[in-house]
Amino acid sequence: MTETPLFALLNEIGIIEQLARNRFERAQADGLRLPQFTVLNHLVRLGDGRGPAQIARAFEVTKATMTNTLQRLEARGFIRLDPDPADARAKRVMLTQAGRARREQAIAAVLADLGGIGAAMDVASVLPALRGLRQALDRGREGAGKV
Amino acid sequence: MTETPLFALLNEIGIIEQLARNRFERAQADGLRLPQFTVLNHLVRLGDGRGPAQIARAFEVTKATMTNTLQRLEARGFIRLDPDPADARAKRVMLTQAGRARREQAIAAVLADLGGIGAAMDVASVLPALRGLRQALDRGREGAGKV
DNA sequence: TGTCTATCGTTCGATATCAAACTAAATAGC
DNA sequence: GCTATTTAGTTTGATATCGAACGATAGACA
Repeated sequence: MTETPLFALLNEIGIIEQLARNRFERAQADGLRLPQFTVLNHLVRLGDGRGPAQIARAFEVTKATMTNTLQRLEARGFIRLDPDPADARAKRVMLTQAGRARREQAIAAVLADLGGIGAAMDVASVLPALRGLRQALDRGREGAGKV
Repeated sequence: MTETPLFALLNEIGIIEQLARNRFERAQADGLRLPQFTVLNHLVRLGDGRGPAQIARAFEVTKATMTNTLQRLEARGFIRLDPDPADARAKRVMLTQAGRARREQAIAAVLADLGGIGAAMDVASVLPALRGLRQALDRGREGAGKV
């Protein structure tokens, strides 16, 4: 019964995710990927100084995935990974000036590409339902809370 | 302006996609991945005998991606890749009995995991808006129609 | 104090995806 | 018919993601 309304919805969501990701990444000149941008954006909005594990939890991604993304951001000069003076296991993810500037540039590029789309649809009417769906998927997630 | 309603929506969609994919794949015993399942499902619903390029177009994925997925499905014995007698460049993707059975099993597994979620939300109220969003993203897509 | 457990971050191997480049075959245009 | 373009499928190299296993450190608790 993959014609179930829920499956139709999840199918639509999968395609939208794929299209939106491709549009974003094609709009970036230097190959900055969506995950790299989302981490930069996170650091600007919530502040830097947190550790990879905490950021991984925020994105519901494994620590291994975050290690990978952070290493690429560091190689590009967009973040630094400082040792945490209070915990010898931990690191502190610090945004650089270049990282902050690159995030601004990425936003400008994606707005130039997608800016007109939001106006055409009533986003506010679907967002609550999707938040409910996210929470339902999150509940009962095996290993929830563990990363 | 990443707090824009559209970006909030796309962010939510990205997280839902990730959660749903993980739930699906964890529910499968033998490591069958979501893309492999979606191709099996496509073959059951629309019939086999089409070529990789056409299937790639249906999923808005590159031919290279489809080559990869089809090779894995063939290695698992779930499809055959027959030559197309009418076109020496082309192949015909044929579903095997094992593939058909595996698709049924995958659906049973995912329904056992996610079956209760659909009932709790009003899917019909959000689906039209998302279809509109998908079409908006699809329009003006660079290289639209080319794969 | 000493041990057991939890957490932090990394590495490894697998799968998915894309773009780009390639070969082979079909089609269009002249 | 011949050539130029398009289409079918593959290969390669890059990034993202997961699970599993790992070493190192922190915290719990006896």
